[in-house]
Amino acid sequence: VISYTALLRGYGKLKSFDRMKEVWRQLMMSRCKPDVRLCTETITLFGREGMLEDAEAVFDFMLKQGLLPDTITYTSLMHGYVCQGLWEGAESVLRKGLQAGAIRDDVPYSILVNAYVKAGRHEQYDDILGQMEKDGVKPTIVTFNALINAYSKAGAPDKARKAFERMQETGCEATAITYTSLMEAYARCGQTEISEYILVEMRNGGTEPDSIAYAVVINGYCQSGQLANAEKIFRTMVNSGCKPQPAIYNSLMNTYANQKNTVEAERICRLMEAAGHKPTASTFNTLIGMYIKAGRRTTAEQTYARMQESKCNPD
RNA sequence: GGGGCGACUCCA
Repeated sequence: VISYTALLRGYGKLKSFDRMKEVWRQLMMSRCKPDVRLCTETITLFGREGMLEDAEAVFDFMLKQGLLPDTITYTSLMHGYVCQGLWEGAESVLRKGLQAGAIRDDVPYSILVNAYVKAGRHEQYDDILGQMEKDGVKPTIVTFNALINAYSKAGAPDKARKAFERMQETGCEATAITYTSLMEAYARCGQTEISEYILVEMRNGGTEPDSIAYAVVINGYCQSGQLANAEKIFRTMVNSGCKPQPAIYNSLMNTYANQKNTVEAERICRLMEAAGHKPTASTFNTLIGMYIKAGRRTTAEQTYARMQESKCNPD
C-alpha cells in the first residue's frame, strides 16, 4: 500500500495520468487495502484533471471495500464536477454526502457557490447560508469570500455588501480576498469611488492591500477613464512598497492610448521598463495601435521593429 | 492533513 501511495502521488505531481490509472488498476487487482485517505487523494487527482469517470470509479471502489467516504472525499468529488462546470453533479454529490451524514464543514458549500458562479446561476446564492444552517454547518471566511465574489459576478454589489456585513456579525475576520472581492463588486459596475473607499476601509481594518487589491481599484478607474484617480492609487501602491505587475502598467497605458495621450502612454512605458519589466506583447500592441491612430506611421514602424528585437510575439 | 475563494493574462 505504501508503495502504491508513493507511486500515485509521484505520478500525480508529474501529471502522468495514464500511469496513475495504471497504478490504480493494479492496486484494485492486488490484495492491498487502500485506506480512505489514499482513495480520497486519488479522487482529488483524477477530479482536478477532469477524469471524472475515474474519480467516480475510485468512489465506487471505496463503497465496495466498505470504506466510509468522509467529508473530504465528498468535497474532492464535488470539486471534480465543478472543474467540468457540472453544477448538478456537484449538487447531487453533496446530497449523497448529507444523506450519509458525512458533511462536516463549509468547504462543500463554498465549492457549490463557485459551481453556480461558473454556470451563471445567480439565483442560487441567496439560499446557501440558510441551507448550511439547516444542515448544521457553520460558514467560514472562505464561504463568505465565495459569496461576495458570487454577488460581484452577478453585478449585485449591494448583496455583496450584505454578505460582508453578515460575515462581520458572524465574527469572521476579513482577509485581503474578502476586501478585494467586495471592491470588485463595486468596480465592475462603475462605482469606482466606493471601491476606493473600501481600500481605505481595508487598511484601517489592519489588512495591507496586496497587488491584486490595488489592481482592482486601478483597473476600475482606468475602465471609467478616471486616469488621475488611477495614478493616485498607483502612487499609493508604490509608496507602500507594493510592486505593480506588468498588467497594471498595461492597463494604465491602454487608457492613455484610448484617450490619444501618447506622451503619458510613453511615460508609463518608460516607468514600466525602469521598474525592471520588459514590455509585453500587449504593451507593444497598444503603442503601435496608438501611433497608427495618431497618423504617426514611422513611429509605429519603429516600435514594431523594437518589438521584433525584443522577441515578443505580435498577435 | 487528502479538499475550497480575489483583478489582469492565457487556455476552452
